[in-house]
Amino acid sequence: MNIYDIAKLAGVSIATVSRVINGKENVSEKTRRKVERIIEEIGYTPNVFARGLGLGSIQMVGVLCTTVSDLFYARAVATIESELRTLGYDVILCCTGNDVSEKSRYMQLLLSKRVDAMILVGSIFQERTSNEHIAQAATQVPVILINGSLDIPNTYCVFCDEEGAVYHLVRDLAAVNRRDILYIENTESYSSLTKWRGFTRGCGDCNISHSPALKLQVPKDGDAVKEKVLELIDAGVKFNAVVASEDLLALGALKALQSRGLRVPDDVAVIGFNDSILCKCSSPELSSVDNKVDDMCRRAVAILLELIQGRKPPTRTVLTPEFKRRGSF
Amino acid sequence: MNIYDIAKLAGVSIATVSRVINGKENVSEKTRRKVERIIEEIGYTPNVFARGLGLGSIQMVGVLCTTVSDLFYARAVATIESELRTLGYDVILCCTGNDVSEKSRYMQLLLSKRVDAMILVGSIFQERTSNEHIAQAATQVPVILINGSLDIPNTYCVFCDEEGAVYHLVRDLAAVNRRDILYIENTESYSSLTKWRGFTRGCGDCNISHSPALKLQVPKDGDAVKEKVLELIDAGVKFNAVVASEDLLALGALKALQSRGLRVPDDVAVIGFNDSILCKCSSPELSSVDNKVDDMCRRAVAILLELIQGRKPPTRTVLTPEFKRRGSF
DNA sequence: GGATATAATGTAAGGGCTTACACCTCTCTT
DNA sequence: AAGAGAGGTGTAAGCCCTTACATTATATCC
Repeated sequence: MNIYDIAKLAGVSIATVSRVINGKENVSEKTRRKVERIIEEIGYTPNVFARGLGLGSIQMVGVLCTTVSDLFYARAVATIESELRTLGYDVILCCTGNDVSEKSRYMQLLLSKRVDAMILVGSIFQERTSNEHIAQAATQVPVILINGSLDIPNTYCVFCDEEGAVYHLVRDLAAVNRRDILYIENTESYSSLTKWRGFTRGCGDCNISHSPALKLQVPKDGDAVKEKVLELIDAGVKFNAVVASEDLLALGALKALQSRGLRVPDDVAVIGFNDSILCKCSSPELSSVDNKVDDMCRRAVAILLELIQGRKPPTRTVLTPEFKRRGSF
Repeated sequence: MNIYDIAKLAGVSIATVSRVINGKENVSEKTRRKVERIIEEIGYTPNVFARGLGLGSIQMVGVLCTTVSDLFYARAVATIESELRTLGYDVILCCTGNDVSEKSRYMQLLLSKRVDAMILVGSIFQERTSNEHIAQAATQVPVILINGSLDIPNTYCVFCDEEGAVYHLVRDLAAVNRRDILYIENTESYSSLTKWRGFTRGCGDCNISHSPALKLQVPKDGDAVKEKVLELIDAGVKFNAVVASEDLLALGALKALQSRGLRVPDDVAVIGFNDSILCKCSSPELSSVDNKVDDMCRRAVAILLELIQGRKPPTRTVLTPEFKRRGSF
């Protein structure tokens, strides 16, 4: 069942049918209705391939992230999907996992599917070795990176000033004399770098000489963190604040502290990152830095829209994170 | 840059280039290598549309769910994506939200994109009013429903015996004299029905006359649940166990209990559903029913594979859930 | 009423691939 | 040495649309 069949049944030419389908001008009301009725009756759906061939676009955007089973990415993908949907775009989801080498393969795949754009979510994409693949992809379609920064032509990035957020966190902690800060970061996340930079800068400005013993690098696993923090406590390492690069890690630390009878926030303040739903699961609830996932995603899609409309959106968009004060600090 | 360009550069015909691209027989090793080198050099990617036009398939599967920002769906989508990826399929993600009427629109959309199959995640899809749309879609491509059951031709479903799980939960609780069970369910979830059936059956078999006051229907929101449970406690309603249709709800109840000085599990046992990462966030950690998301998804994709290979997989696959005992019961 | 502007419709040329079929070039057989 | 068979390659039709351009119908004006 193709456009010729419809044309024949309606007694018009395929051009007219095509016009009706695409809501173009220059079709009489009468003809339009007739064609529409027949399409409805037959249950005809235009073939995307033929359409794509003609138009060169299939109204799809590739969204890459490491995994949607992570809260942060899940929320990002959800927002992106819904925003793109309103623009009439479908989302092709690509979860690359942590394997850097896979990324280029996925991008190639998306390119071959002729997506209209690619949205990369997560700092993993700013990691060096994949830059050339991104650059190559960017020559063909717009590439937008969320939560990371990149300096490649035809590439746009939207991120949040995490460095500043952590910097201020340190200052705020120091201001109330919490100067022994345990810093916990996720070994698998490249965005930890930015945060760490903010941390050391904060320490510098506050004359805190941060001991290497107070930097913990762990995989993203609540139990693993708990273990490590317990070890630390039991080894007699003292600290009165914890800053973690992700809520899950902060939560692990919180549990470790509580299981050793330390009070949060009285004895130790605990601060997480991402302002995820996990924050509300503990008691006290977890204070966390809201890095504005939804805003970032909306901005990203807005940029996409501007590009589609042929305008020139800014290459970098920096958002300001917001500290969400709850019970743990 | 198309197949003709490659053909010209390689000094062969387009048919040969096509053969090389598709790994067909009857190409001399020498020619193959030459063409491959040129493709590599140029960075040529075949146009999917043209290809799809010829083949009728684009190696994509539509995945529908309400939202990936929900832990359960996120995990499901993650697993489906990765499984499909290994089969060489891309995932088009469609998040319908809770709006039932939207579902048919999305399915139509997917159909028009010529997906090779559709995977529906969540019991919302077994809701009556959309049955006809599913039936219509199923005439064109295989439809697989995860975590729900459906009786429509060309439709396959994979779900978990939630009714049985809740039934056994009630029996287990009754066996240790926890007979005053607060049942909390999500108003937005259709799968609550199945669970409730298990619950009442369990009550019946254990001679528990369950008071309507002990059934709470709430939206999916930890704070809202907490409020409701607090009201209940403050109103003097007594119970020594809580069964919730989702972990998040159980967690809300747990917090309410603890904030009123009730001990978990000593005074009140709390049991959640889905065995999500939330279970490990509270203390005590939340006991929960693992409804085997990953297994369901893997099965679903396996069914898809069988269908592709022209075999006849079973129409219904029922998995057995597993109670994950932690600190709250 | 006839010229002219405008709206409605049709024709045909792509767009880039797959593949059936035709063709050519060997090698091997007898 | 001629014929058969196989392997390698090319030609061209077909997949189903979109759209520039050509054509025809209708409306408008003096």
